[in-house]
Amino acid sequence: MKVSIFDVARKSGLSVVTVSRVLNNSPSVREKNRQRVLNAMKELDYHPNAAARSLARGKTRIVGLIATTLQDSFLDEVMREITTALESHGYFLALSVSADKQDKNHYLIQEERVDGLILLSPIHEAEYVYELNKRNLPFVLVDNQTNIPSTSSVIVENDKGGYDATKYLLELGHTKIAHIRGPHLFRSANEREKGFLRALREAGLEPFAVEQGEFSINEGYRIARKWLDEDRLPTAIFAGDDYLATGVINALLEAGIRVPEQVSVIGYDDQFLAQELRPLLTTVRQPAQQIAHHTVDIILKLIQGTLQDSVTVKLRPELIIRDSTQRLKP
Amino acid sequence: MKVSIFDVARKSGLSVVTVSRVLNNSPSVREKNRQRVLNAMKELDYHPNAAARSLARGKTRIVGLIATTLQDSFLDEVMREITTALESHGYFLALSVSADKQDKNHYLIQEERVDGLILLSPIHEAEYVYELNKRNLPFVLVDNQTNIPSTSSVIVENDKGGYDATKYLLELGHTKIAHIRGPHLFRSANEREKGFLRALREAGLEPFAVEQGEFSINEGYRIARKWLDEDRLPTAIFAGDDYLATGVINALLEAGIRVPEQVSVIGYDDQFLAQELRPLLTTVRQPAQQIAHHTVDIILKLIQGTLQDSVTVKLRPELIIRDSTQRLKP
DNA sequence: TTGAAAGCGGTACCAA
DNA sequence: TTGGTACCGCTTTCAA
Repeated sequence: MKVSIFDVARKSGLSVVTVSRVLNNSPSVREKNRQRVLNAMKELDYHPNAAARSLARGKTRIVGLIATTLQDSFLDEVMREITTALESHGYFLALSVSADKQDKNHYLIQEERVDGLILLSPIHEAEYVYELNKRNLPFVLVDNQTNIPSTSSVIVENDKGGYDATKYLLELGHTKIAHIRGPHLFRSANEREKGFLRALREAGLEPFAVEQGEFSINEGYRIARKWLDEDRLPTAIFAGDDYLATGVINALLEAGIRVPEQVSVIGYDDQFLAQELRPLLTTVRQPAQQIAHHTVDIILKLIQGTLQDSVTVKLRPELIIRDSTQRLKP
Repeated sequence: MKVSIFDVARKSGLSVVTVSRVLNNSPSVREKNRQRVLNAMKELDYHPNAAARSLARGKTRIVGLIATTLQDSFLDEVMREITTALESHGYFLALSVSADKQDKNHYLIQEERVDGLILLSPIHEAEYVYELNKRNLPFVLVDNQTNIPSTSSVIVENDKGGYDATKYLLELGHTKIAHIRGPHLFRSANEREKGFLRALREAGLEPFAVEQGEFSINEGYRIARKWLDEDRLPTAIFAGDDYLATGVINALLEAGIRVPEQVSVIGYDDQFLAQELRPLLTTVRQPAQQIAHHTVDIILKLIQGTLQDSVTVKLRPELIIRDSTQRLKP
């Protein structure tokens, strides 16, 4: 039933070593013999055994990716790009979407199942970092919360995103601008707020308000509702992410306030919702492709030992202007 | 650097066989020796090598799950439940979210990396089925499109969902009810429509309209916009999924039509949006937990050879009543 | 209850 | 360019 490299060797009249060479595209195989082997493989419907290869090589050629969710267009896109990039280098992605299990005993880490690990938007990365260093397992943090010394990471300049978004609202003539920031737990939330404040400061303005809430539609709704109840609205709102922005708009429209005519709203992340719900959302987009590209580059170098020091790549977000913002009417 | 089972054997003064037994919880190890081994493992920070175990056992203890997307609360939930259920049986989930690559050469299938495979909401499952049968690899289809003979699957009674949703609208007094169905490619779309039509027929009514569109907010928006432009609205709409429903509501509200006061809308799937965007959406929920439970049950039995014939499990959806529907005002 | 030895299916070093 | 052979780390007989 099972066909191994020995069967191929016998069938082709060559040795297992030669078959192995063909398998690994070694150049030192006479073309004629290569064909003989290839034919034998086809006839026998031979498929190499991953476990055996891993054991013999001491490498799995698998890179793990741990995320807490993929219910997020941004993370989903990053993940897909990473998958593609890795495959083009002969590696595979072992994806793990484990809820909150910030498990130091994650199965990908255990039992040497992967050659390296990517932590995508981790929450408590410090706990992992300790274990990974101890295990001597190469890893890269992507969109992480904390700066950890001598650890490679790929991040996006969130303060720039916050700054650009706010700057844009200012250019539209707004002066009563509010911000809804995400939880303090997230570096991104802190940095976006920082960018927001900086832009206002440069314009000599005070924020209309800075509220805080989880990254969710419900929270955005709640906060906008609060403003509505107080009968005290800004003319523009920079929301910490698209879900908050969506909740805000939902509450405003429900209350009969027109967006963007009466209030402009900017989100962050360019989730799929931003391009589907009306009014289409002005937002800040993170460069998923570039993130994936740099991440794979780093992890492979780390695995191959080509990279000595740790690297941190910072990428810039991009403002995407759609229909939820407009010039302030005098 | 690397510590193997031999090191543990030496350190504990016992043989590798005994260490292996401890590793596999074999009962035939004197408790005292078990402790000796356990201590040695701890002191050496020993971790068994997955590749070696797989090779020796001829099994990987890994089950693969192939999905085309997890950007869907329903699929996401199913995936998480499956992960948990498998782990409780000592198996791990290898997750692959590969876009459209309906790859018969999927890396999980190649090289005997998994003991079994779960295809979650596959589109062109037939192509996989052939290859998997040929490879003699156990697999289960979940929420699949096509009935394939002697193939195990877990599905939800979509016609019942469509029937229940429509029945509910009828009970609310509606008679001008429209349906927006998903693409013909999806069995779920066809079945939901069937349920819709059956309920109407029983009530002696004709559908107000049946439109078709992709499962997306934009399509729902487009179709509702069309009705608005024709100035011809139903009093109730059963949308093929929550995204379509969201698009419909978005268009109606934008046009100043109140939901549910003027038009009732029902969705399908109970996506996270259904519980966040106002009006909160009345929808039909699929039993993710049960799906996961049965799926894992089947795949494990298949792997263990306990299951002879193929099984098909059919589960029932549940109507969730929220704020987007209301009794027709006379 | 314990252990010696033979694989599991490949890769890699060294000779030829 | 080719092949013999010794592993890779663990499990599984089979005896003791």
